[in-house]
Amino acid sequence: MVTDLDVTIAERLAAAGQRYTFNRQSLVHVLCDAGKPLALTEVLTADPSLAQSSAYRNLVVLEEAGIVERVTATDEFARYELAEDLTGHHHHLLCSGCGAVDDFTLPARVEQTMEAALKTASRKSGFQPSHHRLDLVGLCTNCA
Amino acid sequence: MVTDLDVTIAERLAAAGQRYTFNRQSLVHVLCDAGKPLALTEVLTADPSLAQSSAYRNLVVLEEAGIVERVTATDEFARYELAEDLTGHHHHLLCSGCGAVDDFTLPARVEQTMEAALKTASRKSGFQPSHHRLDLVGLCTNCA
DNA sequence: CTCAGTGCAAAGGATTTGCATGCCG
DNA sequence: CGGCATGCAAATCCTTTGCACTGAG
Repeated sequence: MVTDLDVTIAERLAAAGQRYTFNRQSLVHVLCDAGKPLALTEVLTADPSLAQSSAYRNLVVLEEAGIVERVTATDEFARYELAEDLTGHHHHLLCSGCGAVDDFTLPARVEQTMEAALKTASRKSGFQPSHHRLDLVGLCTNCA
Repeated sequence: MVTDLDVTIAERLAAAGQRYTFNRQSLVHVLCDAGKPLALTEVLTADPSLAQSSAYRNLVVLEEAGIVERVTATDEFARYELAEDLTGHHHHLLCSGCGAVDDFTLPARVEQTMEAALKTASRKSGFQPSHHRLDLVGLCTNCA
């Protein structure tokens, strides 16, 4: 199935001089269906027809085209999800028990307060902020 | 030199059934002097008498005793710093250029607003929060 | 026909572990 | 003395890369 999302992504890849191949579509669909960041093993389990090395390579391409983002959790695995400008700004629940990651959002008002405070705080140190990363660490329902 | 910090740490290790050996003291002092999270290679550079494998092992011991925390940045290296209850609650500036990490703090009022919002947001999903992790991603003065 | 994409297998690199030795309690 | 700590070297495991092959344009 080809959705609006696929069209947007195809355009973005084209702009980066890349094609939206079948494997890349598979990756995007797996990530889209998951609705949360997935480790590579989870991606491969969701679609066993994908080859490990090609999946890694394509995720790099998709990341460089601004379509997926690599997220770092509490364990050693890199995880991938669709970029925020495709899914909306959100945050992560990190389970310190099993390493699982899930998404959640905050009220816009809180985001604004935080943004303002962050800007003020970073200005002092000469740091040039591009975005923030707010995660909640704890135990998921399985591990609690 | 033995400080109040060392005494606190010695007690905490003893409570965990561990000794505060010379190597562990070296690790703590390196992390304390740095004032920001260090990758293992940086630790070893700061004190070349430390052996790599022992440093890793001791960092695990110190982490389990609640004395150091493992920090995950934008690159692939694990970084270590003294636990927040020894140094105070703070956040991290993550440089997306070179991977460097530095500390910064936010006004207490902002922290409270955020804490409240996070508690509300996580309650919905049955997630059991223990603490939050707020990082600012951008470019450090060297990479800008 | 050309060149990017693919998949297998091998390499790379941070971290972990096995094992013999040394040292504290 | 007994057992944990140490450090060297080898093993692990996620990730990346080399290379030959396939398929799209």
